[in-house]
Amino acid sequence: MKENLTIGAIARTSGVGVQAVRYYERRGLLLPDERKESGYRIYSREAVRRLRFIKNAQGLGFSLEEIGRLLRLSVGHKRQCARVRKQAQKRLEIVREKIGALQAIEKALQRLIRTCAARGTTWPCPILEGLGEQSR
Amino acid sequence: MKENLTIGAIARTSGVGVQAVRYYERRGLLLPDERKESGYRIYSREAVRRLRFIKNAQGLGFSLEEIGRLLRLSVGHKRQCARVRKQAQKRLEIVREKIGALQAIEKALQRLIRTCAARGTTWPCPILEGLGEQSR
DNA sequence: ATAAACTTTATATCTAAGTATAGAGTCAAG
DNA sequence: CTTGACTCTATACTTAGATATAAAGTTTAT
Repeated sequence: MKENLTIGAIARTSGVGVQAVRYYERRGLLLPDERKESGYRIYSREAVRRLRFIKNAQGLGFSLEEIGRLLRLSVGHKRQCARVRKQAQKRLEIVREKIGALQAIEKALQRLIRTCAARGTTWPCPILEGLGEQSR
Repeated sequence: MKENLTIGAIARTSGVGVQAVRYYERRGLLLPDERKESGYRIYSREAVRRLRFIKNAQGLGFSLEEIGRLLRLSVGHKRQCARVRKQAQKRLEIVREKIGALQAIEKALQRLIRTCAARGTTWPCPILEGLGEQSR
């Protein structure tokens, strides 16, 4: 039983849209293994793994651009682990920065809401007033 | 000395682009107080405050859509503090969710990097392997 | 054999928050 | 009075990651 993984098949098993798979191909991330005479794309199970790689990496916040770089690092006969780790570390730093920024926002919102609650439902609304302030 | 705040003036003092100010106007967030016969927009200092409001709220993660809603809540003679607080609380929850999601990503990246470091610069690269796994 | 389901390419559209450009008019200084 | 800086409108373009649509061809099931 020769496997005939069409684009619809790998899309379904990976939970992405058919259009998205073609889009990844245009971005150079996922080439079909073969084309039938009809032009239909045929994929191997390795391609499914690759597609999963793309989705997992996306889930970790990697952009398709970065994912492309990771995939290109992985194809040479010499797998360049150090560079991959560097990428992952860079991504980790960015994630940590984002967390920090969001925590600052969290604090600012908490402060606004606390002020509002302390005053009760009065006028003028301290949230709106506070947001109109000159920021330092 | 009558103030003639042109679009360039309020843009400069608020640190936004002239185009952006016009864009906010199209979005219904910031109308000029007046138009000269020439069609030039003229703003009051109140408009500068409003523009600061927009930028501050953006800094807290509010979208222009949400900011528009906040501004509309603030214009009625009866300022609806409760609704504003509700919006801010909703925003706070979203921020907290984002923080949680990013912390999960942080952990996953840390794990990948740890595995990689433990193995040294070997083959196959555990980060790339890990990213190709079926996720649960 | 035919209908349903699938695939092909190419092109357009979406979101968000703007930025860029063109062509024309206006304002202030020297 | 001219130059340069500014403004006007309208339209197009940007990023990122897709999704939607059209018009045509293919495969599979009955």
